[in-house]
Amino acid sequence: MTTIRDVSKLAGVSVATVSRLFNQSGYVSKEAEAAIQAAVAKLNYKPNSIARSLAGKKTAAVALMVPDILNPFFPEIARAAEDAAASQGYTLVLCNTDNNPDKEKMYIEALINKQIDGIIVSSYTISPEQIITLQKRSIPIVVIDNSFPDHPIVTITAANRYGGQLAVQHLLYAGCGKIAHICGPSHVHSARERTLAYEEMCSHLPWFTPSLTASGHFSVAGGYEAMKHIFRQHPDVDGVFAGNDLMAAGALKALHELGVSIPSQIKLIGFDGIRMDMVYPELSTVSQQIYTIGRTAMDYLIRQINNEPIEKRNYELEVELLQKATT
Amino acid sequence: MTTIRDVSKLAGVSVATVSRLFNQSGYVSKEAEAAIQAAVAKLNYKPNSIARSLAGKKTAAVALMVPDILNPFFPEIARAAEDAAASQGYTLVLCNTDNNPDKEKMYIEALINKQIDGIIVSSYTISPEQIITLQKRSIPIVVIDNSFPDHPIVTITAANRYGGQLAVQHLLYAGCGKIAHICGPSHVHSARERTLAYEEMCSHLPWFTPSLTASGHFSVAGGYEAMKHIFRQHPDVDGVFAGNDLMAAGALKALHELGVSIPSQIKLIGFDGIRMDMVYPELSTVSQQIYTIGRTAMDYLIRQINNEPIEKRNYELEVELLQKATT
DNA sequence: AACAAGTGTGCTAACGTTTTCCCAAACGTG
DNA sequence: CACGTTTGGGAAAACGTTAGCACACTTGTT
Repeated sequence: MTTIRDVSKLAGVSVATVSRLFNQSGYVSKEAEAAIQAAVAKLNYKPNSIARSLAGKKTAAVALMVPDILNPFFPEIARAAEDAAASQGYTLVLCNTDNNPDKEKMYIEALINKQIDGIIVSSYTISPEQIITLQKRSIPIVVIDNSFPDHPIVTITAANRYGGQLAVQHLLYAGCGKIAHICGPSHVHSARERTLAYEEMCSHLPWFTPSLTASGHFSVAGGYEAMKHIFRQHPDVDGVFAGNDLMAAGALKALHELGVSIPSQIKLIGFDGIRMDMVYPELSTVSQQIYTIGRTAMDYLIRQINNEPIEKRNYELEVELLQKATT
Repeated sequence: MTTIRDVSKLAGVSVATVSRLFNQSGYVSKEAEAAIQAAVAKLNYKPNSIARSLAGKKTAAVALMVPDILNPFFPEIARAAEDAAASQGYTLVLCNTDNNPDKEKMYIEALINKQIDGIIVSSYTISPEQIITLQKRSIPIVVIDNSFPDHPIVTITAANRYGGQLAVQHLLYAGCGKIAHICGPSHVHSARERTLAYEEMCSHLPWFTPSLTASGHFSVAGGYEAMKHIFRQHPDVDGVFAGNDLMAAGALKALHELGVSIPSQIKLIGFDGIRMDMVYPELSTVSQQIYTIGRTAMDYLIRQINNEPIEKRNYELEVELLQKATT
């Protein structure tokens, strides 16, 4: 391995000068620069990042903590985060927490003593206090898909409330006269918001009743069960708003099995806009530009790392109604 | 930050002794151990992994290079790899290459000078020579979903050939009399193997003709187009073997649109066994236990890192016919 | 009694950078 | 010309570990 010392010798300057050149810090004369460049090229020198991390304090590595990369929402986040990270010379460490607080703590400990430069967290179990503690240890954090309005924490979310309204409105405009809702886990911020939107829009309507809502746990199987459950009690529903696309796909499957024709008898809309081109008919959904969330999160994380000022705390990204074949 | 020196002072021993205790190397007396443990507990000391990496030569980090984490095959690999890595104290770095050789090289350079301990590679563009070069730089590699029988490279693949035979056989047993094939990219090893299996099994049958095969590029959209293309020329096909599940899903969508009833008129089978519970009817497939591939790859990678002997070079994992609703 | 092997510990030189401090020209400027 | 100031660059101390070497003390064996 060729070191900075080799370069300095060959170039006839001190290691300090070489270091200054690489870090654009301090003065380096044209001649010295040329000599160093030549030596670097000749020796194919690459600064060792481990040593650099030890001496400086930056590892050029950031982490992405997600509950489970198998949930199709997260690969898209990961892809975006990795693209953004790589483009700025950062390396992305992936952590699956399964929403298990113990695992989360383990990972956080491990990341801290690897001196990670920053963390993007998606977690439904982590507390704002935990995050603040981390920030006090001066490690930048960005939270996605969750919101802590009362704490000094940078969060990136979609306009879940507004999106929910959009979805329900779309069903109403399409002429639905009895709309069911398959909701996500109530401890999940985004799920809660979407459900609140549904209730806001529908609770005053004559047909509204709590049994039109069932929980689908944000999963295909859950959506499937919830749909069957709802249909058993309300065979006359003609619209369904699912809190995410996975549940919508599950519901679609259930409706297929029940022999319900879509969208003529029942209209169905999901939420998220995950890549689901494999289902037929294609799902209408409220798309939240997942990629943008991931990229934005990484951008703000790196800004924090660089001590650049950040204007706001809670970034809410736009959502968009995507009408496909199920409405 | 509390360092090993603080501990050594508090415990009244030298830093060497503390280091030895933490690394289980060399001798440490019971008394010294107790004193150190106490000091560690009191100071909440955690060894700094950066310094450790610089002094030792291990970073306890491994990388997973995949073409695109958005392809549902890879999150499952990533999940498995990360689980296995975490369980052994390793951290997982994720790299998306888009099968772009330049990106691959960039990442490899970056990983090398971060002194990554090992790399799991899934790439259809990387050459065995490149890998050998890396190994010569003494960085352990495991290749998944690709095979280099003539080179000293550890590879993990599924029994693609056998699986293809299984799929075709299944269709034949089910009474299919004219079987089409949607193939993947010919430069992809696993795709090629599956196609060869189809040809092996069918080329001698009376109905066989090259136009029964169309390329679907391993994507949903590709499978969709290929299916339509094939059906236009051969409305009398009654069986379709798709080279992966994504293409099978695309084909299913096309057949839906064409008004073909499944499985009565046409039977359809995919390959991979990715989580696709959202499609209806559920796809029959040849499952390759993706999670196991990922876990196995990480296991062998870590074995190489630890200089443990490895028996073979090319590990071929079993596949399994999963009959669902499309056959 | 002598010697080898095993046990326990400390010193200190790496590991490859960055960064602080200091020194020396060269360069305006009044 | 005496002076601050800018420009350029070297020496060496961090950064927090690991590991090789040296030394000392026990044991056990002949």
